[in-house]
Amino acid sequence: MQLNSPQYQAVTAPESNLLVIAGAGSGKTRVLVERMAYLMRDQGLSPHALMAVTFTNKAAREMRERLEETLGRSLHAMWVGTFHGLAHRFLRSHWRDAGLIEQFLILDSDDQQRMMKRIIADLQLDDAKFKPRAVAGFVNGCKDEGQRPHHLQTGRDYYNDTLIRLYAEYEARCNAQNLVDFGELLLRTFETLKNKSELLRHYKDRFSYLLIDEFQDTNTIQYAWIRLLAGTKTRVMAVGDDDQSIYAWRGARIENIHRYESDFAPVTTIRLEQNYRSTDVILKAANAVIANNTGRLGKELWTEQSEGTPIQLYAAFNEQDEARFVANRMSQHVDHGGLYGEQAILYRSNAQSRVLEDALLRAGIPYRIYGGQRFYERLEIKNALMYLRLIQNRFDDTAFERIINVPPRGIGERTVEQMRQTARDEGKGLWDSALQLTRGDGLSGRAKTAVVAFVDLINDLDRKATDLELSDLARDVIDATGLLAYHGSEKGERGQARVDNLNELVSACRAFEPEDEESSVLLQFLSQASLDAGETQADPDADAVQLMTLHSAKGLEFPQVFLVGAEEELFPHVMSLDSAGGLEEERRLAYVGITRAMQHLIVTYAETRRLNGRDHFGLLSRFIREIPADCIEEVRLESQISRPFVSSSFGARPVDRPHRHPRFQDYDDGFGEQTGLGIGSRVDHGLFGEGTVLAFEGSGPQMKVQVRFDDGSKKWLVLQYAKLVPLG
DNA sequence: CGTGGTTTACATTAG
DNA sequence: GTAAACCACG
Repeated sequence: MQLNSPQYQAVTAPESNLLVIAGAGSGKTRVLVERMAYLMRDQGLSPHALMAVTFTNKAAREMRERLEETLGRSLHAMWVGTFHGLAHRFLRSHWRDAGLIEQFLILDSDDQQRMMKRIIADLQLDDAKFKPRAVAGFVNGCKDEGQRPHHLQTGRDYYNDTLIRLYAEYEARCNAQNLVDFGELLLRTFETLKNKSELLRHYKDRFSYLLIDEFQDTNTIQYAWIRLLAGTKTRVMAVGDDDQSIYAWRGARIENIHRYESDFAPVTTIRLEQNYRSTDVILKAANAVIANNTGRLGKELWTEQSEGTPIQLYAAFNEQDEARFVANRMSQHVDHGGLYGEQAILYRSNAQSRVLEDALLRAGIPYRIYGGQRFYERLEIKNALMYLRLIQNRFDDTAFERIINVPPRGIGERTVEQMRQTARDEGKGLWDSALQLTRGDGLSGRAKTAVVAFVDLINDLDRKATDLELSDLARDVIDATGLLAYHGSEKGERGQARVDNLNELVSACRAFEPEDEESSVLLQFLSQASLDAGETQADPDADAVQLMTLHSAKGLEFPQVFLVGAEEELFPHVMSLDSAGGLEEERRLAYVGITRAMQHLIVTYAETRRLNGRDHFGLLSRFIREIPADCIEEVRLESQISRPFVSSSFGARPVDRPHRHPRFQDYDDGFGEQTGLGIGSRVDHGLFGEGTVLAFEGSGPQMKVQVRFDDGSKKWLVLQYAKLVPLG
C-alpha cells in the first residue's frame, strides 16, 4: 500500500525535529518503521545510531519485527524497546557509573509495597495512616518527577515529613539490598547520564536519531531523558495522540507534547488524520465520544471506508450472561468462516476476565489472556523466583523475608524478629544476621537447626548453580526447597494448577535465551522476569481469541471487538469519578477501545454484576450514551425478551447526556413509569417481606419480576398478582 | 514458640 | 475471591 501524503512527508522529512500527531489507525507504526528504514536505507544511518522507544513490550517487539521484515536483516543490537527496558540495558552496562552493584535486581511493585510495609512497621508508624500502597505511590510519583528525598521540602506538616522520611529510608534499603524499582530504572539512568559527561557524550555521539512512540504517555523524567540525550545534534521524531493519553495516573504528562514544540524547536508538525482501520460508523462513534473532552489538540479522524455495520449493544442480565453472549458471538464468527484470532474482548479491569475465561472454556473457544495476573506474579512462581533471587543476591532481604518460612520449616515470627533486630543493631542484612545467629546462642535448639538447614539449603543450591543449566537449577529449587510438594498439597484444583505453573516456570527457563555472554544467565532471567510480564507463555501462533484490558489494547487492532462491562462505575471506573481529569482519561480510554475495532464493534453491559463480592446494579456507561443513536443497534435475543425495564439503566440519570437515544427515551416513558420499579428497586411483599428487584421477564400482564428477599431467597413473581409495594 | 484453621479487610489501569 | 491478620491448639 502506498503512503498517503502526510505519511510520506513524515517518512522522508528532511533534517528537523518532527512531531507526528497520529490518530488511531492512521498508520502510525508504519510511519515509524518506514521512517527508520528510510534513515538507514536512504540516509545511510547505521542501526546503531537509532534509538526507538515504545511503552509496552508488545509494541517494541512488533516494531522490531516489522523493521527487520522491511529491511530484511537482523537488528539485534539496535536500541528498540520500552523506556524501562532500555534504562535497564543502560544500567547493566554502566552499573559502576550508576553507583550500583553488578548483581542488582529489579523490585516490582508488589515487592515494593512489601518493603514499604516492613519499613512502616520498623519505624513504628500507624499503617492505617501510612498505607504501604499509598506511600509506595508517593515514592513512585516523586521518582517520576525526578525528585529525590533531599529535593523535597520538609517542615510543612507531619504527614508530609513522614512520607519524605519513609522515602529516604526506602531508598537506603534499596541501596543496601541492591534493588532497583521501576521508577529508579528511569531516574537512575537519567542522573547517570547527567552526571557522567563522558557517558553522555558517548551516547550523544552514538545516536543521531531518537524515535519516541506514544509520546503523550511520557512522564517528566522520560521527557528529561530525551532532552538530555538529544542535545542539539541529534534529531527527534515524536509520535503521539493526545486523545490516547491514558497513563496520567502513572505520571504521564500530556503537556509534554506541547512543551516539545518549543523545547525542540524548530519542529515540523505533521498530522495523520486519515484512518485506514475502521468503518465509518466506528469512527463516527469514536469522534462523538472524544468530542466531549476539553482542551484537545483538535483532530477529527476520517475514512474512505464504507459505513459498515452498526455498533451492537447488548444488555446482559449479569456478567455470566454477558460472557455467554460474547462466547456465542465468537463461535458464530468462526462458523461464518472467521478466525478466533480476529477477535478480542476488551475490559476495564483484569478482574473481569475470570467469568469470560470460564465461558470461553465451556464453549471450547481457544483464548489468550494478556496481562492481568501476570505469570511471574503468581504466588507460587514468585516464591520460586525469590529463592533464585536469594541465590543470586544474598542481600535481598525482601526475598529472604518472603521465603524464610515458605514452605513452613519451623522458622517463625519470633525467630525472624530476632534476625531483624540483629540486622538493625549490626547494620547488616537478614542473611548475615541469620548466619551470625546460628553461630551464637541466641536461638533455641529447634529454631537454630531450622535456620542452619535453611542457610545450607541456599548455599548448596548456589554452589550447584554455577554448572547447572538454568532450567535444571529451577527444577532443583522447586524440588529441594519443597515448594513443589508444598503447593501441590494445597487442596482442590488449586494445588494442581500451582504445580503446573511451577513446571511451566522450568519450561520458561529452558526456553530462555540470554542476551549476552557477559553477565550470568540467572541474573538475566530474573531481570527479564521483572520487566516482562511473562506474556509469552502461550503459543503466539495459535489461533485464539484475545482477552486484555483497554490499556493493553492500545496500538492493536482487531476485525471484531467486544467491549464488555460498559457500565457506570466500572467504566468509567468509580475511582476516577471524583475528578474531571480522571473522567476525561476514562473517556480517552473509551476512545482507544472503540478505535481498536476494524469491522465490528459489540458493546455489552450487565444489569447486575458481582463486583467485589457484592451485587452491583449498573447503568449503561455514559460513554456509550455519547455515541450517536444512529450508530447503535440494540441486540435482542429471540429466545428471551428479558428487559422491558431499560429505564433502570438508561433513564435514571438524565443529566450529562449529550446525545439522548430516542429508543432509550421510549423505555424511560414506558413500563418504568407505570410500575415505578427497576432493577435494584427495593420492594415489600406481604408474605415474603422486603427484597431487591433483580430482573424482569416478559411484558404486559405476564410480566414477571425476580426478587431477592432479605432472608436470602430468590423468587420469580408475576407482577400482576404479587402486589409488590415499592419502597424508598 | 510454631502451626494450622478461621476471620476479616480489601479490591483500576502497568513497566 | 484473595491474602493478610488473628487465634486456639500442640
